[in-house]
Amino acid sequence: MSIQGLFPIAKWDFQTESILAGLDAAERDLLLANRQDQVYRKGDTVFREGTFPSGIFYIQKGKIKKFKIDDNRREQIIYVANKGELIGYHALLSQGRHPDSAAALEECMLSFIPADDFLRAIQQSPALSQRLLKTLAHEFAVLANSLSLFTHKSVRERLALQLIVMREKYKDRFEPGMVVAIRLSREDLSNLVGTARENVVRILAEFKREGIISTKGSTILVNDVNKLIAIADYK
Amino acid sequence: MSIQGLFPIAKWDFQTESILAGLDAAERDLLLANRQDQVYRKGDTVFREGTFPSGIFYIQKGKIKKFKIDDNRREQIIYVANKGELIGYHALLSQGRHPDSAAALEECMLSFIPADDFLRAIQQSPALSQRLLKTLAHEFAVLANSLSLFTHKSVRERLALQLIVMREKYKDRFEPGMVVAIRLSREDLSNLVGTARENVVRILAEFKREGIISTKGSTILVNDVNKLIAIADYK
DNA sequence: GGATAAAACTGATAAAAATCACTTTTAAAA
DNA sequence: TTTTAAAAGTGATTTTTATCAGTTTTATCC
Repeated sequence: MSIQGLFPIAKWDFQTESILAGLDAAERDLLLANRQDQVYRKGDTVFREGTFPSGIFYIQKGKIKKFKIDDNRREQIIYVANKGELIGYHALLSQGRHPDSAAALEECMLSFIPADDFLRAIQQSPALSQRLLKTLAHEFAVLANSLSLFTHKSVRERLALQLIVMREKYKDRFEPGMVVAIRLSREDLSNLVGTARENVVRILAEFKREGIISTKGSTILVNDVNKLIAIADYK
Repeated sequence: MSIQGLFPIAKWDFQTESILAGLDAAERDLLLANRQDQVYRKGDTVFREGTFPSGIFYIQKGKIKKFKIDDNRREQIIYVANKGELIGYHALLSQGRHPDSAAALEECMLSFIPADDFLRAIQQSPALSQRLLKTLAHEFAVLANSLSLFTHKSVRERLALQLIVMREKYKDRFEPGMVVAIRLSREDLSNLVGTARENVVRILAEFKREGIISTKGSTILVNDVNKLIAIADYK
């Protein structure tokens, strides 16, 4: 999905489509037959990079960050998954370990789907494997895009861009021109932008002075998306 | 495949497996029935980001760079594909446009496979879609890893790392301790590392002084991979 | 083999980002 | 409600990277 439908190309295309949405009732039932619902509190780990998977997770409620931690214990957030998305399937598909870690950004409800059920569903449902192929190809486009952004955009531009993306993820109703509240720690935000926390704080202060955002406690309120778009899109 | 089998984890895992290698003869024939062989000279474009695909390409000979160009015409190389790999399938799978461009790094021989043949082969061969799912999941791991490297490693570290990766791609025989010749312009190398050409040149000069590499014309000869590994892996 | 255009290389300088050393504010617990 | 630990915020400084303005070397075409 493009942000506000204004930008048709991949640059602004950060949303992964829901895999389950494209399946019929029978296929969904096959996949979800033995699911186990689990509550995760803010900060709880879902799975850890380098471990072998025992199944996948369907996000019933909440937001999950997918991230990698380097040798100096610095975290890079790869993607923020939202309600309706599946996570943890890459490891099962590649027959290896989890390539990233996952943790709850807020209180979440996840359905655990055992590995056997998932793999059986792929075998028996061509629709599911088609859907997965489409999703994975799209994920490639999104990540390739991120890579290009990281090397060619400044921290200020990347922060503006991530605020636009997070605004989409944190709005649950659809009202044009609405002020969206982004509840994300400065630490998480800087790990998403790929810079030090201090830089994020400083640039947020600039955005505040420029009337683009305001804050209420540590929550960020986006007042003027168009200015963020202008900053992120600067050539 | 891990570099030299020494590093089992994703950090050193940059090689995409061959998709065709896992298929049986009948499945290969199905896919390659209407292929058209084409020669590409160094620098020739194979496909361009944002265009709709008419098929995919199998690399019979040579190396192809996959890259994105930003608004300021700066290029970021996402991946270097080698002999035996398929390229251009992401757009067909996601039913959209090419997420990146592709061009020949050296004289190449490519087999063009029409879209219909590829899509029909996926429909008819569960082995092919399994294989594709595995490859795409692995590509995700590789790209997620690159993203983390770009944000947390210095230019010097990234250059050392890419020289290790390119050394693997440019060696066609297997002799332990062999000096491998990397024929890659400084421009392409800097677009791979994600920095300015001048920085690459300067750091290459350092590596030369330290006896890690030598040059013959613009070709880079890697004399001491272990020192490169030590630099790239520095914590 | 010499002309010449392109690529490689070098040094100086400017700009951006990271790091350090704090103070202030916020939110959770007692 | 008060305490207090964690998170947010600020300023100064250092380090890294980008940019500019060239010279030298390499490779290709007559």
